[in-house]
Amino acid sequence: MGRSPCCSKEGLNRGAWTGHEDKILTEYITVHGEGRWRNLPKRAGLKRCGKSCRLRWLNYLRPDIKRGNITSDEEELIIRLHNLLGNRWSLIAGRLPGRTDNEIKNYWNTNLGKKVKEGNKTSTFCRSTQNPMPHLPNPKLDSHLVRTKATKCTKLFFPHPSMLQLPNKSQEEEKEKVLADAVMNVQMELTTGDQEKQLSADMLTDFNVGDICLSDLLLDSDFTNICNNHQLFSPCSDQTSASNNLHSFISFLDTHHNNDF
DNA sequence: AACAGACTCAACCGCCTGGGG
DNA sequence: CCCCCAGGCGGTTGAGTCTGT
Repeated sequence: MGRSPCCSKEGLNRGAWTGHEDKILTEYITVHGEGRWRNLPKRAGLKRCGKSCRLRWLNYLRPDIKRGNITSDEEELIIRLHNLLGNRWSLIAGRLPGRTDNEIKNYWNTNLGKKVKEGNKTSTFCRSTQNPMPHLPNPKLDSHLVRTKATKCTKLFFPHPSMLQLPNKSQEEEKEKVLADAVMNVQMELTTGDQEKQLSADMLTDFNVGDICLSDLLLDSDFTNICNNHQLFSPCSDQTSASNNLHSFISFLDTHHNNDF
């Protein structure tokens, strides 16, 4: 019945790690490096399960772990990322250097979860005030479906610049429209080729980034070319303005599509 | 000072995924 | 394909600590 345990639990230590065990594990990994967790305890002389060793190292012993309280900046970032990614703690932790997924998960469960719940009641918490944009209806993304798994994407759709030259529209209105279209047309990992065919070739910008996650694309990629090629924001001459634009875009996603990514 | 309840967070559990054979 | 294994992940647990009475 059920899955067999990752290792024999007989004769193994459980519960809190002692300083001695920490020292053995740290020294072993310093010399031999991470990986091969299952065999590590035996080779290092630890009476622990391999998984336990891995967890202890990743969440506590790693030299780059940041100790201390979560700052307000980090807190805001966590909230925004959670808004975009849901309970994808490892992804969120990847954006917070020195923080672990376990730490962020605990912090969320004990602090932010409640805060956000309270905030939602008043509709003011975790909403960008710097980039207020009116809600644009979107049947595809306005559902209340909460994704619990990351969805990979290989393509992100932006309208061709020529589409921007519509008469009788202010620049701001147009910018909103373009942003809305961009969000609406994020092409989630397509399981059938049919949906993909619906897109006209000249309307599709393939970032050629492979199977990176939407979050990675939004947060990591060089946004400069995207901004300049697609006229979504003010022209970028450097990474700083591109970064500002990227944050605007994230704010936009955050504002319009709470929990839908 | 003593107790109970609330809170925190390290550790564990079991499932999922991807790679190799 | 299928199976196995290692590693990774999110949810849950429970011991220790804090706080209020």
